[in-house]
Amino acid sequence: MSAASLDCQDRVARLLDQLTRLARGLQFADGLNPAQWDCLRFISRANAHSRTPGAIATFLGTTKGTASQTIIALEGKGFVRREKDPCDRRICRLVITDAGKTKLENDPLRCVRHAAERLPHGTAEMLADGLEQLVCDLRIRHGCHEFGVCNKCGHFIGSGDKAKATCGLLQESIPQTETNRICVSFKKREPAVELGSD
Amino acid sequence: MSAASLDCQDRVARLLDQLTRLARGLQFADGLNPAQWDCLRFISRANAHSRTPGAIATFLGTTKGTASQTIIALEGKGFVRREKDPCDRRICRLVITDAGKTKLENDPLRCVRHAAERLPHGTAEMLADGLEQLVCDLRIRHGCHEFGVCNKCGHFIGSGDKAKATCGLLQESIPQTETNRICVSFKKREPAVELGSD
DNA sequence: CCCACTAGTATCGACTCGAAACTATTAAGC
DNA sequence: GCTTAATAGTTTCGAGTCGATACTAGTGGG
Repeated sequence: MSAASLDCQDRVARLLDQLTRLARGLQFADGLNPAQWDCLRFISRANAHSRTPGAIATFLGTTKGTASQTIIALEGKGFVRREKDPCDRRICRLVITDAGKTKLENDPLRCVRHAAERLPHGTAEMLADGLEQLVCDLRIRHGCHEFGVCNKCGHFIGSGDKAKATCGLLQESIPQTETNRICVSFKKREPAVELGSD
Repeated sequence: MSAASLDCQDRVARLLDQLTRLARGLQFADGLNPAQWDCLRFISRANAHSRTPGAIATFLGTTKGTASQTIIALEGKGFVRREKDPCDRRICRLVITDAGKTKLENDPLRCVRHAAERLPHGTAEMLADGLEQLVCDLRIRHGCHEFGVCNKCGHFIGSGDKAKATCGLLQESIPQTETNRICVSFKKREPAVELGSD
């Protein structure tokens, strides 16, 4: 409410503005552009169900047409490969090539992580908490979907046997290598309620 | 160093990634795109010396050609006007029109500020401090210039009489309305040193 | 078998992006 | 004063984003 506190909220907004510009600038690197880096990065972190053009469009907040174009560009540069799904031939699975994996090792956004590592002890925690609140607030107010990994998802059915995880939505078992990957169908897990009033 | 602390640095990086995407998405609004909003926003905050195509390119980290194109788009939409400098006819001064001012009142990034205002007491301060360190680190490592306002600039020569501020670089007096505006020629003010060893 | 639905692609026009070539205009050297 | 260099902007190019719209192909229900 005070002038000083108003000032600091302004600082947050302007620093984020700077950071956004900085991060964007960094991503015009190595022959790719920000959209292509975003796409490549997502494919590398997504579960099998989400490594498709449609899922990429949903995650990146764009349209299927745009996503398709970006994929074509990445394919042309040899960083991504298309594979038809044998079960449902409408679906196109995206696979990162070896060249793509090598490329990702030089992800220009890696330096943001390194900068976070150089922050003093405790600062990174506070920063992460503050950012989380900010992101959460913005997401709610702008109706943006939240994405998360399988093993924290409301559809995840885990058993004592770690090797036998299942997705309640797709009715499919989830390989252990996939449980820690991002899914476009992520649903926030409800806190266990005993007395629900529908 | 621990796994937990590694996790939180990862959180910072990913939250910033999300925030960047969110902010970018918000800026495809109202008939403008992110580059155009950035440009309009900068012109409204820059001092007279910096309201030129070249300065915009420097500040936004792009080329003069690209900045020129963005200005043409804004001019076509009636938010910006060009004026030839009478002293140096190479220079083109940019002026925001009334329509441009109205437009800026609905700046989509305003909501980031509002989100910051809704943070609990103290969180915004910590967030701003953490972000500042991060931005500073990234700027140094990537050779990006820092921009600031006249009255905090190393070239600023203020006197007891507030109305008589001067810019040591341009050898020009600075009107009072301009002292709080961004300048592309900003130079970090050296802490007063008495015994300098050159 | 038809029809609705879904996944993805193709095409359009407006625009960004960097790079490079270009036009004015000013300043500096002789 | 005249040439030359530097500066401020613009133009043009090709690749690519972006949303919108129309399209193809495969799936599944009635």
